[in-house]
Amino acid sequence: MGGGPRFEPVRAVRAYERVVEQVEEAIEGGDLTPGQHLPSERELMVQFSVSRSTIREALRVLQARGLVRSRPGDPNGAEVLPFSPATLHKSMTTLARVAELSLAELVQFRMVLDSAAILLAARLRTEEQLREICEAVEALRAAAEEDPRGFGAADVAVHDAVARASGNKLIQICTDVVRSIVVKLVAERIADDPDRRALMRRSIRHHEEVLAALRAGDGPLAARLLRKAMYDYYADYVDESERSALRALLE
Amino acid sequence: MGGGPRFEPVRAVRAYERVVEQVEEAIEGGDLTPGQHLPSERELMVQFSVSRSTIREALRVLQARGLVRSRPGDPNGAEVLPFSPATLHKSMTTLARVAELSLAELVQFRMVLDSAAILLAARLRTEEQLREICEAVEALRAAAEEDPRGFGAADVAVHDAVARASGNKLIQICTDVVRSIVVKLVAERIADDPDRRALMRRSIRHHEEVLAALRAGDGPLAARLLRKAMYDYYADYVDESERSALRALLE
DNA sequence: ATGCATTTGTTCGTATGTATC
DNA sequence: AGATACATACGAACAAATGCA
Repeated sequence: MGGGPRFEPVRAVRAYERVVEQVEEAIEGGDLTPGQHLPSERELMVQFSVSRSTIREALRVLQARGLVRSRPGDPNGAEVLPFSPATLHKSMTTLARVAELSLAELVQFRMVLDSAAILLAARLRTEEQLREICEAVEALRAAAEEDPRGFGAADVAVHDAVARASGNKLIQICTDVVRSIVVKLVAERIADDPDRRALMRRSIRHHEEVLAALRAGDGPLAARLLRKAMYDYYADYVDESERSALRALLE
Repeated sequence: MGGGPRFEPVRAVRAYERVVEQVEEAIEGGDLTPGQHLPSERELMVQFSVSRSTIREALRVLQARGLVRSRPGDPNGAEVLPFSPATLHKSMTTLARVAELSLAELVQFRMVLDSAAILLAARLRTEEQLREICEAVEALRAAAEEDPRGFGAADVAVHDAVARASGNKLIQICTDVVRSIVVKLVAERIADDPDRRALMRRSIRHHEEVLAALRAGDGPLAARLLRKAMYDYYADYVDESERSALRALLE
């Protein structure tokens, strides 16, 4: 074994990828901030000394990753976008389809993340955040009586307020992404439920119980109640064989 | 307000996007399964009646989403890939950078997901899975004594075995993604630690305690021990101001 | 409000290196 | 080893869209 230089295997890297890498580094490194614009495609092909097709392929990839957006005719060039969980949402949605995630797995994930959020909220919330949550629950109650169509949106608002109060952006984003996937999956079935008003009433009661525990500062209780509420809400739509996995979180 | 037709706002949709959509539907709908190949670019430009560049931009987007891969000269055309969490990993990594996720938030997320995984594993594991976990812990112990460089990989193997035993693919994937991000963030700092062997010994002890609780079927205890262990492992690398958020999970 | 110059979206043609039969 | 078909990359061109004077 000679002590010569250790060569690493090289992979052929496409021209457009090197363009993507450089732009990506500039954005993640803060040299390009949201709202700023990249040079025009023709300018970029000079700077990178590649053809326009290569530049365009690179821009498509950057766009698919949610980092930039280009509009036809814009003399300013592609715009650097502020972060949005859109690509995370997209990849998790395809994950749900392609990896064949069951509804049970998604609901279970929600039970884990949302109960963690409320546990943290119970312990770390500010007064301001508590007020926001209370108002959201109040709006939920109003929606149930006056505007049943807005019930879903009001419910989202409650959970989002709780997630924000958890103080963890990653939890907030992931709860949001998974919730929207779950909601989409069961939307029709819930809309078809003949006893929708009863479902809403029970949901309101559950929210109020959880809120009471949250105000009392009893995080574990709030988390347990939330998991139970979520189980009751979704159990009917989950295959019997998978319900036991959900019940494993109810202790 | 006339009751006329409700028009929806239209957005100009690019040609390459329509190509992407159709291919995406074919894959998610199961018409194209992993291992199969798309027609060649020249064939695709006939089928979609668009130019070569448009096809190529569409393929770049599909590649960025991890759905296909194309190699130069491949007579079979682009290959449809089996699902991999690579794109989820990518988007979460950029999320961590661009959304400025702190190490504390990432570690907190791990504490939530990994403790949920072990709670579920304690209740739903099969004998086979328990054996795999035990073997992984055994390998960890061996690595600590014989091959310290392999300690990290052995640790990953333990956590992955637990995540698999949870029975939830989404939990498994997300723990994997977030773990690799966290590990990358603290890798240098841990490698520089003068007392690495002591860290490993403590880690081993923690793993054994958690494993004991797991064998005893005490999920909540195992979860609590795991959170504590993870806190002890990472607390030093987290800003003092954010440690309280982590402690909120220790009850 | 109207052109005008510039940019993107898209097309077509061509050259080159590569993988498979 | 050669032929064939392929992906990669380049360059020129036109239409539609945009921003600005």
